[in-house]
Amino acid sequence: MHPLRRHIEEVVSLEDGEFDFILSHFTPMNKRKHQYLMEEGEWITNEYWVIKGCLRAYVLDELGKEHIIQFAVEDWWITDYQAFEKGMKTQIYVDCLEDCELLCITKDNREKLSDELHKMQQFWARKTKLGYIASQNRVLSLLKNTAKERYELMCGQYPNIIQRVSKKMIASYLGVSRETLSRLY
Amino acid sequence: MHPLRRHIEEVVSLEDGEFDFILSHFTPMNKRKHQYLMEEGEWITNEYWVIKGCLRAYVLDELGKEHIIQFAVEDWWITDYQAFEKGMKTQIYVDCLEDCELLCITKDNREKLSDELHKMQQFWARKTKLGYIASQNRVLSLLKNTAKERYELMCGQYPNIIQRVSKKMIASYLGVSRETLSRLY
DNA sequence: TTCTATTTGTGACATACATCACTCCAAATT
DNA sequence: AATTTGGAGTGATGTATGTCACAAATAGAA
Repeated sequence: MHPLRRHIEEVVSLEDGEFDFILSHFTPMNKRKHQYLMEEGEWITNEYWVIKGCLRAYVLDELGKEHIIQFAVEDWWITDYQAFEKGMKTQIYVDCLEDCELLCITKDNREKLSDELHKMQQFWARKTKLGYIASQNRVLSLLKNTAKERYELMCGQYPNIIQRVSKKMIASYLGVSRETLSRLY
Repeated sequence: MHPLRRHIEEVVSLEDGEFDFILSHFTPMNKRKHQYLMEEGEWITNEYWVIKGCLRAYVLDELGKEHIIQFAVEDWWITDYQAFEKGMKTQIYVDCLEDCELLCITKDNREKLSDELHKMQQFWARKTKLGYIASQNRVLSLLKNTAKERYELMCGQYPNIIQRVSKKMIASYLGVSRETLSRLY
């Protein structure tokens, strides 16, 4: 079964025809390590689903320091939702940490697909809810846990990401310096 | 116009009959300052909309320290979405910082209403997206800004909350000690 | 009004974490 | 194979912020 179909059917069940219809709204895309999907200042019109590979979304602050908002590995979605939703220029960068196979959907196609197939609206609504909950938990973790606790929670929650990306990236995601993370043990 | 109708019509437009139908799914409720809407360990089946007043959602950590997840004033929604969505016992407390007038909707009624009136599904989907975006921005602010910067951003973003709640609460929301917040200026 | 609890400010001190500088090592690039 | 780049560890030191203690001001309750 197509990995995207498997992924969607974790939320709503599909007929063969429905899935073909869904898939026709996406464009396959391959990117090499270090290539960018988006950069600060661009208009964002695409969302990506990861078939294979690993990416990160980050912002640069005034001092040029990177802060990682999100990683994305197999089965994850990635875009700048703020820019995507509000039709703004993006303030984030998304680049590949490994060679990537992606499925790309435009904002227009996403909206069309939502209207045409109610199940997809349900699917995306569910994804958004879960994303919101996860983000709230991350806020909470930043409020109440030490750097070491946050690292351990992340090891429990995303062991595959821990193994695949550099400590520098993990540190940036956890909101701690590379050196401090290195000294935790 | 009913304040809830005004609120919903910021996203989708409604007929009179539709709004009456929507409103029939809610129960009005009054609470006094210091009363709780939910406490850790309870099953959550309600979501609340604030007609008037001010509330907070917080967690207690192992040391008994409070960490404020969210404030809610007029026109805001509040519940434990994690518990609500996943059918879990809640890990949070929600209490009133002022006397409150609320509209309460049960999970069942919310789902029924979503099914019966597609516009409400759209409405809630939009709210969830915006909540997600706001939460991601809060994560980012915790990652890249100092306590003082976070305080100033909050003053710009939620001036009415700053004026209504104690510095202790603001500190707890910002992830900083009361004393540090007090020393910022 | 009187009493009590809450809020806020502030000094003294402790600590988690950041920053800078340097090194070593492995992986990628030429 | 030689060279460059990036990842990771670690010492020395600085700083933002936390913690504890106390006092003054304010608001609520009796």
